[in-house]
Amino acid sequence: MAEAAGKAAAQALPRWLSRGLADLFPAGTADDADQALAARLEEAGRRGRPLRVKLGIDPTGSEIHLGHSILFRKLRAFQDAGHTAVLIIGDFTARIGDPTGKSATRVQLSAAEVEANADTYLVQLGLGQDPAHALLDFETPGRLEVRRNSEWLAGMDLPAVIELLGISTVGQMLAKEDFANRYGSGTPISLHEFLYPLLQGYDSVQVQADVELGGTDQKFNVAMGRDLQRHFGQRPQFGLLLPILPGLDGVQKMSKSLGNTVGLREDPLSMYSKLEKVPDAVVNEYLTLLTDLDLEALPANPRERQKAMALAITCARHGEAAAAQAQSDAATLVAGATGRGAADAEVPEASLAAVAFPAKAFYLLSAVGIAASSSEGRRRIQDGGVKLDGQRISDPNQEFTSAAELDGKVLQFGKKTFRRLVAG
RNA sequence: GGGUCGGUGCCCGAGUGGUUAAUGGGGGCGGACUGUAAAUCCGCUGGCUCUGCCUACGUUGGUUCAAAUCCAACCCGGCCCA
Repeated sequence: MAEAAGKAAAQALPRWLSRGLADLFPAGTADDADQALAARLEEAGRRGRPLRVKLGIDPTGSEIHLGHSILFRKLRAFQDAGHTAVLIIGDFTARIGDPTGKSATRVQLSAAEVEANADTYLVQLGLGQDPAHALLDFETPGRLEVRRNSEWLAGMDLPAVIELLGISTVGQMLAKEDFANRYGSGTPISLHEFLYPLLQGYDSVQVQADVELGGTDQKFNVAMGRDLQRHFGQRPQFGLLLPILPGLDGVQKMSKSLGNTVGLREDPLSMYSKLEKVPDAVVNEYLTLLTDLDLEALPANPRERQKAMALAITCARHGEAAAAQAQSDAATLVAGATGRGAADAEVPEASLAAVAFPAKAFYLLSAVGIAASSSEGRRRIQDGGVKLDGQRISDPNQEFTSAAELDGKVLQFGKKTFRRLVAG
C-alpha cells in the first residue's frame, strides 16, 4: 500500500517537478508534509515560506556538460516556482580530492584552482546573465544562495568529526553499492572515503535543506543527509533523484573522462551535430531530461526526433537564430562530405600561425591542432579519413609550401571534425 | 609489523633473457554500408615534418653483447596473520 500512497503523492506533483524524475523519497502518506513532497509544497505555499532546495557540486573540473545540466534544469524549475535554490560548492571536498577510482591518482587541487573552477562554473550557470537565457536565475532576490562547504567543514574540530563518524556504521558504508563492489573485488578503499557521504550529508544540516537534488548515484549520500539532519534535530530533507544522462555513445554515462559529452560552452554547430547523432535508444531520454518538448507531439520518425531534440537543446543555449543556422550548416557539411559545399558553411576556424612551412600533410594536422599527434595524422591520412575542401588527401607526405596556399580551405578529419584553415 | 601474491600500452590481460612498440580481448578511431544511426565487413590504435630515430612493461640501481623478462633496494596494492 505504501506504493499506492507514493503514486498518489507523485500524481499530486506539478509537471515541472515530476518530469524526468528517477526517484523521490520518502514517498509516504499523501497528506503528511514530512512524508510526501506534494504535501510539503502545499505547506510551503500556505505558510509563504519557500523550500530550500540543495544541490551540491564539486568544482573539480572547469566544464559543465549536458549531463550536469539536467540537475540544474530541475533546480531552475524550483526557482521558477518560487523556491530557494541552495547551490553548494564543495570547495572543501574538492580540495581533498574525490578518491573514486584508484588507478587514476587524483591530483590534489589547490585552493586557488578550486576557486577558479568554481568561478567558471558560476559563469556557465549564468552568473551576471539575464535569467531568460541562463541555466539558473541569479537575479531574482531570494531565489539563489551560493555556499561553499569550506565555510563549515574547514574549521571542524576532531570531536565534531568523531560525532559525525558515530552516526553511521561500517556495515552501512559497505552496503553502499560502490563500496560493496570495490570491497568485494579487492579494490582498495581508503578510510577517508567513508567520510565523504557524512560530510556531504552535513552540508544538508548546515543549510537546512528541505529537498536535495542529485543523480541516482547519489541516493546513498542524500539518504545520509536525512540521517544527519535527524541526528541534529532537523526535519529530514526529501531526496529527489534524476537519471544519469547517457553520453553520446548511448551506453555509458555522460562523463568527460569518457569523452562522450556535450559541453555547455560548445559552439552551436558542434553542439547540434553531436546531438543529432545520438543513438535512437536514448533520444527520448534526452528529450525528456534536456528539453521541455511534448514527446507526444513530435513526429514518430526517429531521424526527425533526433533533429528536433538537437535543435531544441542548441536553441536553449544559443538562441533560435544560432540553432537554426547550426542545423543548416550541419546539413551543408554532410553534403560536403560526399560532394562539395563545405566551403560555404560556418565552420570553426583553425589558425595556421603555429605551422612551420613547408609542411607535410601529416604534420600539418597536428600542428593545427586537429590531430592529437603527427603520428595520428599520418594514420588517419593512410586510413583515407582526411579531406581538404572535399578532396581526399592520400599521401601523408604531401607538402604544402605556404599558409596562403591553405588559407580559407576546409579541412575534414574523420566524419565529424571540420576546420577552416586561417592564415596568421 | 609478519607471511604471501602481484604492479605490462586507454582498460583487461599474455609474455619469464634476444626479429618485442610488445599475442589476445574490450573500448576508441578511420573506411565501406546507412538515416549523419544501429547491425555487418575491412583497417588503424606510443612519439617525432617518419624510408629512419626516440621513449616505453611501478621506481631506482645492478648483472649481461642483449632484460618487460635475472638480482637488489625502494614505492604501491590484494589476501592471510597480528
